[in-house]
Amino acid sequence: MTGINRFAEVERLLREKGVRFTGQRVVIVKRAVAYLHFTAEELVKDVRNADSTIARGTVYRTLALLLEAGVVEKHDFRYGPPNYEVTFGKSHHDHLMCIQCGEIIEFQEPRVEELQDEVVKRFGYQLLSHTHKLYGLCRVCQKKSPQKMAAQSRAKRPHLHVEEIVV
Amino acid sequence: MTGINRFAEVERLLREKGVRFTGQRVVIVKRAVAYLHFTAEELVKDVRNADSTIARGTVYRTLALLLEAGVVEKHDFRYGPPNYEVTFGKSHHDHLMCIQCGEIIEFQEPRVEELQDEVVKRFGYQLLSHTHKLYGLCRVCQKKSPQKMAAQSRAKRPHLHVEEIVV
DNA sequence: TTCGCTGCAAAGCTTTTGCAGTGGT
DNA sequence: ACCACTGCAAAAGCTTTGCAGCGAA
Repeated sequence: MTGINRFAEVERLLREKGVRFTGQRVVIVKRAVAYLHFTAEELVKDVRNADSTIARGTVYRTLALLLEAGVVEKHDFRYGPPNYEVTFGKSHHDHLMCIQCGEIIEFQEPRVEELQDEVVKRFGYQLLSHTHKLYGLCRVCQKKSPQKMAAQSRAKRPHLHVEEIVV
Repeated sequence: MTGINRFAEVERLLREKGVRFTGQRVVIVKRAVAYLHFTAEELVKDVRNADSTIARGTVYRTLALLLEAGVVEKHDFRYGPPNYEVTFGKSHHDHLMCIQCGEIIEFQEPRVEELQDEVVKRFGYQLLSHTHKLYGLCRVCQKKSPQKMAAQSRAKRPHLHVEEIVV
């Protein structure tokens, strides 16, 4: 699904919910759907870069709205602040992250889901949701020397994963 | 493993690392190993309850030390602040959490671990660690009425899971 | 016209840190 | 006697919120 189509569908979904589609929300949602994964502050920066009059609080409030509407999901990867992902229109998947370069890969493994069901049954639970995150080194980062890796791990957060920017 | 034994072993491990074993650290480690799962602020409160002269910063610094030494692990459950667990001397396990009462169950499922290995191989990754968290309702909370659940979910954090308090 | 939404700015919550002094080894 | 560690308190980082005014429907 492209960023443009996704925006249109999210807009429709929100309007159906009776949410007002303000100018600020147009900008915020458009920027959000352009990313695969982003943090709240990254979105704030990006949005304010597009329109500096939009307040930080508005971005956070819109993010909460999208979360509530099931358009985005919040992920706590082990490194750095929480990550958001536009999951609307995407099928379920879990994540594999390179702890060096920050690359995030989405994977599906139905056999794990089956085993989960078995586990919760074992304890009499009713399963509502789950997270399954694998951390490791991607092909490229495995080849880096330990020194280089130490230097890089001291550096700031991994790069973003942008699909396309549509504003 | 009892809290007492665990404390002794953690002390030995830290001394081997050349870390100074101050009076504050004795208190902090003893309180920490008495818990199954705890948040940083819960530990602060508990520690300062035992000795009100110990500063908040010292607790956080000791927690970082224990994390570094591999004595505790940090878990980001989806609800509330990060959770710490003393995993030293315990075999690997993942977690199942009741989102109503906060009960945390540790489970092991080797077949999932096997599938993980398969997944990372698929993408050419080297697996370093993982988290697998299941969220749902425990037997007790499944029986509660939706109204009751709504009321409870508005309330504060789940209760703690204390094994024993040894100070 | 209504009232949901926004900007602003302050506060809240958790965690980190600089510094001068203390205490383990 | 060293210097790692501590208390204190301020700051930092992220997120939320109260309020008065604005603007989408």
